[in-house]
Amino acid sequence: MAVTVHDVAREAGVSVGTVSRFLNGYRLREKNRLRVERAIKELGFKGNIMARGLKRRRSMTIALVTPDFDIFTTSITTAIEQILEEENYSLIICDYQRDKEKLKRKLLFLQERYIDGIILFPSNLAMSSKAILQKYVSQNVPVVLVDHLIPGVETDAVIIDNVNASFRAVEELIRHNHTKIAIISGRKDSQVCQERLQGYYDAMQMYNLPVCDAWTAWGSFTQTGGYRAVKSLCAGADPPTAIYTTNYTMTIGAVLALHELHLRIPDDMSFVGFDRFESVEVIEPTLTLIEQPIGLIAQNVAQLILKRIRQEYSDFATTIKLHTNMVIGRSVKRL
Amino acid sequence: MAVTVHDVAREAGVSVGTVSRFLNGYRLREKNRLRVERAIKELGFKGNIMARGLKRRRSMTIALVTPDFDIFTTSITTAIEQILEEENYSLIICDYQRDKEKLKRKLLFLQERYIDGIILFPSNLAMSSKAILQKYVSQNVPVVLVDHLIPGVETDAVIIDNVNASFRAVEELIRHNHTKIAIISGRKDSQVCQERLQGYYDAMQMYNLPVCDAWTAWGSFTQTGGYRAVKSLCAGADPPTAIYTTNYTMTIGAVLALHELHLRIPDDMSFVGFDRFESVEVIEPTLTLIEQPIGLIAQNVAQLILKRIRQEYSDFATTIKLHTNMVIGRSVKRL
DNA sequence: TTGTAAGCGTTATCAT
DNA sequence: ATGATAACGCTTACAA
Repeated sequence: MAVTVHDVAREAGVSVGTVSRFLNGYRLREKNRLRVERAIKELGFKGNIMARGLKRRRSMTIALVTPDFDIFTTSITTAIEQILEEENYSLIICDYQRDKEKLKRKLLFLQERYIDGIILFPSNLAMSSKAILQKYVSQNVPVVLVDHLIPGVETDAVIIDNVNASFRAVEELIRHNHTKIAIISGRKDSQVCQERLQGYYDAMQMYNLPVCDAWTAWGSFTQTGGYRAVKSLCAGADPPTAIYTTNYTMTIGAVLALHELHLRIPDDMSFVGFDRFESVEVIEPTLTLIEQPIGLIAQNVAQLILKRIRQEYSDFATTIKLHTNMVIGRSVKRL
Repeated sequence: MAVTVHDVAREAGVSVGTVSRFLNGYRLREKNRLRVERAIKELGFKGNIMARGLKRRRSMTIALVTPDFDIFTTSITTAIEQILEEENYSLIICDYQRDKEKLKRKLLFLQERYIDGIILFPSNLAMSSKAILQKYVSQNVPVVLVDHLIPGVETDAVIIDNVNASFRAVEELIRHNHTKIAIISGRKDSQVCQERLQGYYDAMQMYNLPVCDAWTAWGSFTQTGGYRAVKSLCAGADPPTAIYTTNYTMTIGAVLALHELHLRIPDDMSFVGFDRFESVEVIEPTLTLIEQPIGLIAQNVAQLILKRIRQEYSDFATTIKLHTNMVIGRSVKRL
């Protein structure tokens, strides 16, 4: 069987209380400290997290709930995992596969697991899980939302300034004298999309440019979607001179489509992309794009939830809105 | 505070033992069963997984340890998570970021968490963690390896018939009269790569075709790597007429590079890719490719580890080798 | 500073 | 089939 505090106590010639106090960072008499340390090493004592959790009401486990594991959510997830591991927390993952019911089921499932906190990528589907989320909050289980808010749920969140990001992307095109600018948006029902679209509208309006319905394409955030959107944009009667895509996979899809159409970036089509992952670097010419601060998002999420768990915060819900970078490449041509 | 078995017992007018037995599927007298069921529902009893785990020595948690979360490992991971959730298991993730030391650290970290089982994508870096893995096995913590074996570690594994997969891919090209066939391999130190390379050699030899060193390129399994490999292959003195890439990201990178070089598939270059994820479908013409059975891998891994945890198996380690599919597209030209 | 002992919420043993 | 009770391994008053 596994080594327990009792074994350590016996070996070190002290009581279990002393061992436990040592483990929890209290000061022992020098002599005892050394004996306990030696006994722990000698016996290979590991501790039993379940016994500990039972007593302290802490499972040292945080759940991350997401509609999918695409490159964006996955990057954030792994970055969070690295940080949490340093603090001795484990990360349980739950993919609700963009399914409202599954989300609800997963959140209920987690209730039985005495999770110390929940990190949730809500997408637009979380509305119907408001009740259970509020239950978590009222039971003092911290919930941190990522990338997306849930109207009416007062809890911490880390989001991106999407409107501003889009505004700058489009402004960059406008500054290069583009007027016929198309946007490839994601899903109509997504808040993030609406915001990115809003930034586009804002920029167009600010510069008194007409917005043509035909220049708003929907790519459902997928590579295929981005690909198809470009094909249909370019097949239109009055094709745009510039395309702005609003997430990573659509960016790749769009580039593939432009390649196939033998439209060169930026000579035949100017282009601003979204998200900067390793894979985008390969594209020639280097793309001008909006870069989301993945590392910062992860850091803020991790810190926020750890602080909440450790009750180092006021009761007020905090929303952290992070700014994006614009990376200038060679994909925008001056007209 | 949370509702306990004691509360339920009191409410139902039975003893805690009866409640516990009910929870564990033993038969009660009809009348008691109904009362317990009613009390559970009424009080909203959830159970405390830590107390249960402490007593039963089961955490209902499985760890998945992987060198990265690329689309391949992520797809398998999420598929496994779906299956495990149905059996009430949670999945803890550990990304060791292709770092030998981190792998060791993570495995040690997990020791303190009373994980019920470990799913490990070993890559070539797990050799140095042999000792700790063997410790897990000897402590009856099931370990299931995925995609890759570890010489000298006797434990269950689910792998792919890589040699055969490559053989068929290359044979497909040979049957279309290609003789100058290049392979874009991953990392020299990877077992999976060696096997995929072996299949290529086998096919070339079987058909008495010369293997030219210049036609073996290394793309380190990345998109950038695949991209660069194509560029250098095509810049050579005697460029190949066909390229076979050995994983997904390199496939995408290679296609991008071919696009840039204005080499058309299959007219200017025949092409066989690897892995079939949503995103590949967008490429025109549809690629002939090797498809790994992601769902099957996940199912086998999940079943294997659950059976081990439930001790429904003999003591012999099982290695399940799965076959790939070849999906025929329009990317191979008959010469 | 340390030892003792009472829990934490279960399950499992042993009577009944 | 059920009830009483002793674990499981830890933390934490409370005393000393």
